[in-house]
Amino acid sequence: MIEFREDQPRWQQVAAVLRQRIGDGIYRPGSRVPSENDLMQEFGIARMTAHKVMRALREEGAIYTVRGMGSFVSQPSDGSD
Amino acid sequence: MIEFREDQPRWQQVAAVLRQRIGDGIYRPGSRVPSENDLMQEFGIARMTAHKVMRALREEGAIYTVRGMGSFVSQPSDGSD
DNA sequence: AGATATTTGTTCGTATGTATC
DNA sequence: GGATACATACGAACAAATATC
Repeated sequence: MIEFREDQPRWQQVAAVLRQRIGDGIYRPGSRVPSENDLMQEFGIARMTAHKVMRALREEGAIYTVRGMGSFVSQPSDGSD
Repeated sequence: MIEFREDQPRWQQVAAVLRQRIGDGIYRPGSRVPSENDLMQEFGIARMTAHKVMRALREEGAIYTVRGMGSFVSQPSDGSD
């Protein structure tokens, strides 16, 4: 369990952790990232907070989401077009 | 987007707008009124402010609320009993 | 076809903290 | 101190999509 700082919202801190894991390749392109339920368990946060985390990552293009399925790491765009 | 006056709280001004719409039949009895999230978007207010709006309308009997569903325009009472 | 479980989407209820007036 | 207003956070409930059995 991580210890949350008080100088930043929890949802931002969790988002930063997931962003790091994606960058490190722990979560690979196309593979599923933890569900909101998983995040609740791992970080001890409420579901709406987990939802906010995923929405942030989705809006910055790091993941995409399919209802009923989960969220997945986006394919990296290499800008070759 | 409406422009808020400074002589009255925002939640009262938004409540007045919704009250007007109900009176005008834009929101009809039994039909759903905008969610708190909708009000956040339309009026550019915080969720707690939107919640305060709905509570005011609920307390005056203009609407009723079901958790997880939303709020609905009350059925008019014609006093025929 | 139906039931069940999982997962995300959305809704309201509530509490706390901060800042401003 | 109180009212207003914002953001954050947790809780609870309903809904829809997906997959499996």
